[in-house]
Amino acid sequence: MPQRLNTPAPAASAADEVPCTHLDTVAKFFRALSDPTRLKLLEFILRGERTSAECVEHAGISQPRVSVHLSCLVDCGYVTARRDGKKLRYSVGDPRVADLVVLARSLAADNAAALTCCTRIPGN
Amino acid sequence: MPQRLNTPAPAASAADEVPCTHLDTVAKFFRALSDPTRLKLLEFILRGERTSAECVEHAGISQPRVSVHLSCLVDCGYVTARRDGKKLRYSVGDPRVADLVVLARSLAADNAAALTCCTRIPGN
DNA sequence: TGGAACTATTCGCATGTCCGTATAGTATGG
DNA sequence: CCATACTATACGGACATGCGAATAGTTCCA
Repeated sequence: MPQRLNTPAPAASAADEVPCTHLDTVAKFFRALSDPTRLKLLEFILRGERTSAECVEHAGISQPRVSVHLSCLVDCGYVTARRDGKKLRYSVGDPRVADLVVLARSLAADNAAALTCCTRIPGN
Repeated sequence: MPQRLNTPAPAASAADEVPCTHLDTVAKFFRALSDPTRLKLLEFILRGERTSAECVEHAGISQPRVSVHLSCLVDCGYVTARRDGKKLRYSVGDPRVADLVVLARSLAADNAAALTCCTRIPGN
């Protein structure tokens, strides 16, 4: 099982209705977007279905790194992968993902100055 | 200037209408929520205005660490601080913050199983 | 003004995270 | 089935990040 395709979550049936996910899970979810490379890839895929090769070219880093990042995005539920011939094509199925990014961009834009110039903050 | 209060962003007037914030800025914005401690603090403050002492007790870590985390959340625009006598009180002013957290929780809940059980993902 | 309460900074350390290179594993199509 | 194209894993190094403890700095009120 080299790549998690559209697997409907291994054993989530028992916890489907849980409204309050564990803190660490949500934090990990956010962590996926906290890296500029992954965010760049997600926004790229958000604008249309992409092959791995396109992602590699767009990200500007090595193929193995892109592979890891894409697997990460897939596992976190941001994107899905489907096989098309020899290639894998990545896309964003859930519209909430776009909402999340738009919302974050909106908030970040309003605090861009404070965000960019403050040291002592992670990711500086 | 020990603590950034409700300063309306140092020099953002020229870039207010920019719709597309730099990738690194948005990534840094997400990074603020990628740490379980900060996320815990934010959700705590989201449920009502809190003093630093309350945050320290709730987070269960040292006061200096909480101070840094709160400063981080303030700088990122998630929370605002106001002085009340000797204490600082933290609250969430922007309703979009709650929207963001709710949206993330919703998405994370739907992928909780994949998120929690996958190694090789940051924050594991 | 002075002292107490509150908040922020510095330091050293342990761990986490990203990268490229090299390599291994899979799926497809002939 | 085999060769090729594509994708994923392993490894080691460089840097980032979170922590506690100790300390410095502020703010308020007597």
